[in-house]
Amino acid sequence: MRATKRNKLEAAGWRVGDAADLLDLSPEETAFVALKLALADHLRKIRTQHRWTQSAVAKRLDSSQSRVAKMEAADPSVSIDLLVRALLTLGASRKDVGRVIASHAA
Amino acid sequence: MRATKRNKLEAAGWRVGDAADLLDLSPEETAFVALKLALADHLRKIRTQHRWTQSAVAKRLDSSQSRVAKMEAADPSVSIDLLVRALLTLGASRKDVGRVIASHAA
DNA sequence: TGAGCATATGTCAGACATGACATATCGTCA
DNA sequence: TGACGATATGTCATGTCTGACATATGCTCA
Repeated sequence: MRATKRNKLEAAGWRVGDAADLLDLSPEETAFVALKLALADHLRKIRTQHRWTQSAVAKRLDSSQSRVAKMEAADPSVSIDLLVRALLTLGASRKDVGRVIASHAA
Repeated sequence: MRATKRNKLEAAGWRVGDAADLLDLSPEETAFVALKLALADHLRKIRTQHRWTQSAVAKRLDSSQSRVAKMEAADPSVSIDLLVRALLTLGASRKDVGRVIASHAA
């Protein structure tokens, strides 16, 4: 996906379910964004279930609070690599990651 | 994973199933490498099933033959983002990607 | 053997991701 | 209301990824 399009997404304050409807995303781009959001949502889910703060998670990941916030927001500056590493570090299995990606969560 | 460790992996000519046994990988690192290899293997599978050359795939991906070769080899210079984008562009669905990641292929 | 195509490997400039910091916004409790 | 903890947003230097190129290796067929 080109940065210009990702920025358009950001500007629109998009959420899953309306991005593809409102913007000119190709099927691959739509799938890519959905996949990234699924990982981001799961990361937040794991964190909140454990009642951890973003700062606490940042410490575990050797990262910063601001980056954790961006991970959970599926910010364009966050790679899938980073999200996957984060999930694995927080205890998710490869199978968990696969399930999260394949699932059709909103 | 640190670059030094990834380079060690490369140097050893590793394959799934023996990396963690021979090298000092943490569980997360092992899962991460396995996940990446699963994607890389699937990419090659899709390509060969269609009887496409790496150059033909490169054209579809707006990339180069050498990078496609590196993708299929799960080279350290290849990100999961790139692999996922490639699979989606070649027609795989988000669900396919999730299944590939979750599956326990050798 | 050697020509020809496919794949692998090494390298690099430019593009992009990362952690960190500063600062803004939100929520809640006194 | 204001103070405080948590989360969000903007920016930047440094490091990593990317496509491209050159070149090497592998494979098949005549």
